[in-house]
Amino acid sequence: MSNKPAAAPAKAPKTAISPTRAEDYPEWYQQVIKAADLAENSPVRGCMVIKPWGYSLWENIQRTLDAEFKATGHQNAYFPLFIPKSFIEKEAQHVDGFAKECAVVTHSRLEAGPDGKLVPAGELEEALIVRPTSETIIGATFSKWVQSYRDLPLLINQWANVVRWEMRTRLFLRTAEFLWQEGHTVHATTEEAMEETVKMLNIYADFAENAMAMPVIKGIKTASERFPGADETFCIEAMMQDRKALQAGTSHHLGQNFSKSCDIKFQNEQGELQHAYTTSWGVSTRLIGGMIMTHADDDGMIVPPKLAPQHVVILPIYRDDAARAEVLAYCKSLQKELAAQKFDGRPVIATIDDRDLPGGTKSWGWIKKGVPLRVEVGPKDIANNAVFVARRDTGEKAGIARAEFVSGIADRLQSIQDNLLARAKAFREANTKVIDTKEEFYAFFTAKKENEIHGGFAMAHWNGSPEVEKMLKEDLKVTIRCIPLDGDKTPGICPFTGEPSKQRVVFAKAY
RNA sequence: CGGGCGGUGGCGCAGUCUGGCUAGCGCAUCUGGUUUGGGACCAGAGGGUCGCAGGUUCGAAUCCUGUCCGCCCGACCA
Repeated sequence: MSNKPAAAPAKAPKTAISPTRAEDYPEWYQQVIKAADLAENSPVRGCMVIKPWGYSLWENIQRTLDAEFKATGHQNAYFPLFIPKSFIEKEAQHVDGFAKECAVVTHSRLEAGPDGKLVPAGELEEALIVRPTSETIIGATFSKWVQSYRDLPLLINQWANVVRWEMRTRLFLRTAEFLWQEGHTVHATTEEAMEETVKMLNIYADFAENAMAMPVIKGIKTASERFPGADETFCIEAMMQDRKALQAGTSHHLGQNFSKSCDIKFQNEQGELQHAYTTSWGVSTRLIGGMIMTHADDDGMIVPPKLAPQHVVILPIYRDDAARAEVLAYCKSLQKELAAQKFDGRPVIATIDDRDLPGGTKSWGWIKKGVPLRVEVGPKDIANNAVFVARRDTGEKAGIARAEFVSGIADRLQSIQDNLLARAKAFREANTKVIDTKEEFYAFFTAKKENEIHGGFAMAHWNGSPEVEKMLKEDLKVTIRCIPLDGDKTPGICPFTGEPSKQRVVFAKAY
């Protein structure tokens, strides 16, 4: 027996996910992942198993972004998982940033010990680091690829896994091993490198808003939040439903830091040898965590249609074998008609769930997984040449003429996509506050009750000093998420010091 | 990495303090039947050696030591 109140109804609880977001947000997040069958913990500390439903979300993220990368002239390549320790040591700030969380390979084989257990043997001359990011190994390779200004720009991306030995992990948001893409480019001038950095930031922002329906703020990181080894770090920041910020993607202008440490030089048109300018940019499986925390509700996941592994699930309803044959035939022809329609450039994917399970069980299963549309088809619908459609995002249910449903499927999916974005935007606006005094700022970020969801994005002035950042982090666990690129750039007064401020910046608690 | 809590069939838990009958319960699973338009009902069945290793004991899920994994807090998090 649990200690929880036994008031739970004998049948279904009010919400498919327990606890609800309001009751216990972190626990809700984990329950959604479990209920939607997205991922689970593995026997390896901090590492997750991404299950088919979760992995197909990643595949759709990959497919969409990869097309964008190719369309902007990038090519995919693949570099080693292992990085010689000496490579990491080359860039001083880079070492500082990553040394503490590197997994290190020191031996090359296992031998049976006296007790029969395997022990590492064959110590390596030089230890290998499992890549936490690939600037150094790719930089070493680029130094050979780049000789002349004619070799530039060099625009490469790799889809890979990386390992960062984090002390505390959470499925999708921070795992020891995660999947990502890392773009690495080389340019002749700092201006070109900056143009690339911003271009990729914009691709990420567009992707977040258009495909994920997750509104983001584009901005620049302060020096203290910058990527180790970067001259400038750009980011997109999204607000989760607990009002905390999630850094959803980064794009770095690396200046000549890595070209110098990795010796990436080229001869310019004047015949002079000079160091190139590099960039790097990435997004990871963390985006799936962002998708969950942006859209999911107390009944489980809600998948934005553009990234949905399937758009529609068709649920046949029948009592006997005779009806079964008729209903299934109707479902199959409906599925075929839907497949002939296109949404976002892809054929509409509808599956038929003909498992021998009670209707409610099946329905709830798909609700928890977050399929955008559920369609119930029974003898009554067939008689009316109709379908009974339920929207996951709004919960709306209605009988619709079959032809109308089929021909309007793209519009209907787009309407869900639009609604999710609008809803997320409205939530962010409702929890973003312009703040001009220290008192109000501290009140904003202080919970009135324990575990209460509070705070949000505070748009406040800042004198530019790391001391203020440090104070707010220590006092409130609040950090500057970014100096926004768009919006209000009016100078003002820093509420913490009374000193001048160039513009308002985004303060929030962060993941 | 420090502090706290936890690990018992697929999932959620009871049992552990006060060692001792064949380790229970709910859900899920399987079979048969009745059902079926939002998480069905009845009957029956299968499945665990209690995270792992060692120790104490006539006897260990229960006590001790170590260790692994998870959750929360802290530090850390490009």
